[in-house]
Amino acid sequence: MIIHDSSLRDEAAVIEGLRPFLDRMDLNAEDEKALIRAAGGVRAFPKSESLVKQGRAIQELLVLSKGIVRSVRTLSDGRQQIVALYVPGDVMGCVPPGEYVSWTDLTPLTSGSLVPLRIERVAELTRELPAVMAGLWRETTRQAAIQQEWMICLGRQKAYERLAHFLCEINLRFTMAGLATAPSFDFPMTQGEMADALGLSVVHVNRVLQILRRDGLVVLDRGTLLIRDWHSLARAAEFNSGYLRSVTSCS
Amino acid sequence: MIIHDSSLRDEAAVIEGLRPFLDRMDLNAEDEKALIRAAGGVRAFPKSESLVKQGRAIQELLVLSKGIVRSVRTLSDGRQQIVALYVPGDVMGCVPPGEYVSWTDLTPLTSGSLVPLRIERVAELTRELPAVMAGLWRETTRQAAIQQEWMICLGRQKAYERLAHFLCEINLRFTMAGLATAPSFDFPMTQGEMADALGLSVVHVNRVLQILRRDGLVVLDRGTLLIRDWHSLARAAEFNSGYLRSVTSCS
DNA sequence: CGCAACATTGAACGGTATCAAGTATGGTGG
DNA sequence: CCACCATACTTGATACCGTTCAATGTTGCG
Repeated sequence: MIIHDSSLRDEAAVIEGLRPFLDRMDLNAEDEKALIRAAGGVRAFPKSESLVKQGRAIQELLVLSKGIVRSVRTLSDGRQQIVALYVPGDVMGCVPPGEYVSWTDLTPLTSGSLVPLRIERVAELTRELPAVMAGLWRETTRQAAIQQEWMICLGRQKAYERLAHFLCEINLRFTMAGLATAPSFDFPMTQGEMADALGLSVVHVNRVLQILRRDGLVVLDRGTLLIRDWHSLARAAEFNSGYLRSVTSCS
Repeated sequence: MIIHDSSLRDEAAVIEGLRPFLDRMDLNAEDEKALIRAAGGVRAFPKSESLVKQGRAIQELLVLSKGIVRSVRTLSDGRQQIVALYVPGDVMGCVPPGEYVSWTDLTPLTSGSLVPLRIERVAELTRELPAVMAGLWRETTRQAAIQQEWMICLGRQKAYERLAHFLCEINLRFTMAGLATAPSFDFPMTQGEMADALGLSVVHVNRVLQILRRDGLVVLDRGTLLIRDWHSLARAAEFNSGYLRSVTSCS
């Protein structure tokens, strides 16, 4: 009885944890159930410990269900570059089943929880259910599109534009993930972490943030981000949200 | 008779054009044939005209069979960032069938040829042949891994390291594509184009190339690249080739 | 309360950009 | 075959964006 109860609870938690991810996958009820069965429970993680280490083989697909996680590469002299930010619903490092090694660390920005999908189970599913494979492939593509936008940002935009762009993207992605419902919302990233995402120094991030505030575009204060003038922000960043729309949600 | 002959020649050309791509896809003979049937012939292109324009919907998957192509984003004030380089065997902008818009231009660095796969035919194939979808998904992943490496380069490496890293990657990818068989090989990129890939100015690329030469690492002269000291080059770039290995070729 | 992490500020430095020539190089038409 | 032109490469001078170093202020938390 107790076992039965607990497994029921577990199932419900898994479904709840996977919800934003499943919505994005756009599956029929049956495929969705199969995917849920592949889940290995809900795993909570603290802010302090890294989920995957640079150089490790990937054994499972990690679906983020709560919290915010970064994917970061550390160079030999300590320089760091954040190459991705994950919000609930994202698959952290979405790759096809096979022999993969992660070339980045996966470290939380906040505590949270995730739902692991064992790679062998995913392999079965993708072999048998085309819709599941298609969904995961789209997810890979979505993240690649975001990366591409970051590349342009890092390569050719100035600090001011970069920060503006970054905050635009954060605002939209947080909104889509249900983390931001008003122009003002919780944003748990330090200036140092932003610096590592934007390829800037902490000091400069601080200064540019002040200029953005002085210009009346955004206010970032003690973990709360307030978008004062979305339009100007997007213009400054030359931000076009198209790349964030997934295939399914467009059309 | 003539029609028959010409269609035969065509088929052979398509197969030849797709060869490096097919090898990477790792399919059985039957799936391979199906994929070949989805091809819409071989299309030659000159150096001058862009293959896909920024903002255009994607109607076909373009498999590069000869030449070198860049994927580039142009900002409103003319700044450009190259976000990808394609060599023969690469699918240029590998996305799952669906409503996609390209956010970059696809422009050749050299004349060449490609084999288009109509998106509806690809949709059928991927629905019916899991191995085809898996192969394409892996291709997307491969390119995303390369992009990620470029991001780190752009965000946290100095000009010297960036160029070193870029040349390392070029050397390996050209070798894998059969474009480089010796330490010295044809490299048809101007310093201006490299600048756009690396997020630097032409002038600075020029200077850093001279320093690389003075240090005895590489010589780039009139379209010929000579790797003099691979080991030092890779060390300077903190280059780890792992990200270029596809799943299948590793193991 | 006191510590640790984060944010802010100033000064000086440095890597890269920009501007402005000038020099190959290669292709083209006469 | 040469004059010409366009493109790419090279070089120097100068300016600026962003870094680094160093110090101080602030906040939250055990």
